[in-house]
Amino acid sequence: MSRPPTAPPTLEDVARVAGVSRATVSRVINGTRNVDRKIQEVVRAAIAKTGYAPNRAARSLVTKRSGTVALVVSGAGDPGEEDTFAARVFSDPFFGRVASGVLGFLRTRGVHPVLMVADTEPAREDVLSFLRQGSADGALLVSTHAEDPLPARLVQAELPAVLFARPARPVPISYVDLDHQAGAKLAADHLVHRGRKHVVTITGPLDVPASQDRLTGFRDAMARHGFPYVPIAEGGFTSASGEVAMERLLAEHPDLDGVFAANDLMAQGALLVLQKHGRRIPDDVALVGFDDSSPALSCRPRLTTVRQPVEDMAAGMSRLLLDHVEEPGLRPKSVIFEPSLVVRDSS
Amino acid sequence: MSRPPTAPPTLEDVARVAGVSRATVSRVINGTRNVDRKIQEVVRAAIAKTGYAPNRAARSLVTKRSGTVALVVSGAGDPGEEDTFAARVFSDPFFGRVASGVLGFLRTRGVHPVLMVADTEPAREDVLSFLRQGSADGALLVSTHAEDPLPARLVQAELPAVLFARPARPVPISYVDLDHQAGAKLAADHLVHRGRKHVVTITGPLDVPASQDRLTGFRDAMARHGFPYVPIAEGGFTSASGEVAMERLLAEHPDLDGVFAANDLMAQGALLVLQKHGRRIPDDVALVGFDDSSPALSCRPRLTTVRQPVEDMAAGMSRLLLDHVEEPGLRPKSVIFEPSLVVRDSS
DNA sequence: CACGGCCCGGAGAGCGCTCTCCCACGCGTG
DNA sequence: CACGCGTGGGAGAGCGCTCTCCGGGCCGTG
Repeated sequence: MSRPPTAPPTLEDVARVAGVSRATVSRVINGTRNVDRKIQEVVRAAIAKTGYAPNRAARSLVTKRSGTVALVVSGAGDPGEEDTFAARVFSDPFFGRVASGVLGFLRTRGVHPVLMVADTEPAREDVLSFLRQGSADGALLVSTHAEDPLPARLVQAELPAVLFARPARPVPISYVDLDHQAGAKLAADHLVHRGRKHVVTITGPLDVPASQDRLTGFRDAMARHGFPYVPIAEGGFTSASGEVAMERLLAEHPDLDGVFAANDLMAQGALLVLQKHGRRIPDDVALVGFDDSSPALSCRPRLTTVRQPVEDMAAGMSRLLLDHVEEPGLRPKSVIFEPSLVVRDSS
Repeated sequence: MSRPPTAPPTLEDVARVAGVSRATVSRVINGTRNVDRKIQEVVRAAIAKTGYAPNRAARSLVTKRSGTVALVVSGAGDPGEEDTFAARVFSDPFFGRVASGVLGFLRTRGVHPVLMVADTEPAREDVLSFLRQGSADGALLVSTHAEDPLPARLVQAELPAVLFARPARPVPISYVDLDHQAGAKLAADHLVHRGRKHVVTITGPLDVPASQDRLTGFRDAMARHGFPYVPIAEGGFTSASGEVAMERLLAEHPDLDGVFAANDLMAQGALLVLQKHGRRIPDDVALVGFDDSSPALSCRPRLTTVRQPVEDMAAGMSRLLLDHVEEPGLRPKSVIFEPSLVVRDSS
């Protein structure tokens, strides 16, 4: 009567319809305690009749849980170009796989991810205050550059957070990662096995741990095969940077017959350059990428590549975060995933 | 004293430190009413000193606003393959551009998007109850298939929602869209202008309005140029479907010299097939795509394509939604964006 | 038959905010 | 000097939940 008919039903309304107390309805909904069979049914009927949906704000106010986590993509915004960073990262199929893995796991736990970008200082502040406000219970952080200050600040604020990939500088924080060295070894073994004698590699940005690991893993494996020297060119994980790197390597080492690119996007760029120079793939030059992302399939020939189980890793990251949310004192953990080689047509 | 030191500071704490009432602190934070200069400063100092961050749950409980919206990707989950849909859509660069545009606009308004996938009935229920619970103030809906029941249900539940693209069956709901016919006309004019006489087109799924519009726009424009008949093959907006379609068209019309593909992914597939058959692009066959997404640039030759201002459209969609959130009674509106032709090397 | 324990429902406090209402004060006006 | 009015701060209700505490009924045991 005092409540306008447009207002959504509350627990109180359901209780009145069911003829029980608010507490009982709450217990039925949350399964907190035993409730008599019959009363349960009456309550459920009342819920259905009223079309009741529990108010999340009210619930989190008392439980101190929001049921959401922040999915943060952090990186350096090119100063002056406002939205470039977000555009770049979201169109990277790699991020899509992360999102998909995160969502796949969280949905089984009734938790929802809030998308955030932390490319500028205000944006980082926004992430921090979002968490401090209790709008999200924790953060999943996908960082794209080495000097990201966010992990340290999250730790300092004692906010639950998990990283995708080991931080560049040591921070006591949980993360999931790939055994990059093992992945690079897979690529090296494969190229040698294919009889390649003049192998080069295009690395990722060398301030990123993953790039370093892939490089050292590759070099070590090649050395073990009797190739102590592997020419390198540093790229930036983009297709264009792969092209530049390939051009340079080709100029300096015209007799190369094998290329390991530290991701598929760069491999794709390298492929274009090699073909432009008349090299046949895989006959003249064998090419191996890394990630097994969609460019690997849309290339011709399709790319042999080191598969990173990104979806599984993202799911693992999510699980780790929820553990931390549930048990605040938990020590940082890391989970390392194993790569595998997907042999296609480029090698 | 009764409050453990780990608990975050509340308005009450700030008020005590500042020596004013809770109401005054609230007024300073929200700028609701005039507050004496000096008191404002005292309050701000107290906020800084305590490290106070307003609790969102408490605030939304009374304001009935969550400050978040749902960014929903809806489509048909292939039954049996649980996570395939999410994986597919998130690795589509198109979605990345949408996300980027949405985020770019929302961040200026202090609103955060929650990522949701509605590919199954339980998932759709989840979206609906998420909104009914007040966890999000409205929904941004990117629908990938024609028979999506979600728009109608959102309207029925009187929940604020805006679609990306006109719904397949008429529903009184706001949306942003592209003038697809104009875009297709751009492509047709261009191909004719390049002197092509035997032009074919690869369409998108024909139950989707966008595909229909691109097809009719293309046909109309070609007819106006004196080509009443344009052979077509229906694709599914994927690279692989573009390959299949191109193979068929090539078999049926070996003399074709121009192709309009209804998106870049299919154009990319078509390109591969054309090259496999020894056709030179653009000399033998001119190829035009649609979207101007990243595949358009990673192809060789790079694709001439109809540019869709996806980021702007996504921003417009977000603005429309916030309008609806602020003014519940608002009538559905639509905003149509203009495409442009980006001429590159494939035509 | 008395009593302790268990099971299950109700009452009510309180989570951290916003916002309405009230009141004190200072000023201008008749 | 009485009064009205505007300005700005305080008190307190209440948003919709959860959860602790209490109490009544029913059992088993000595």
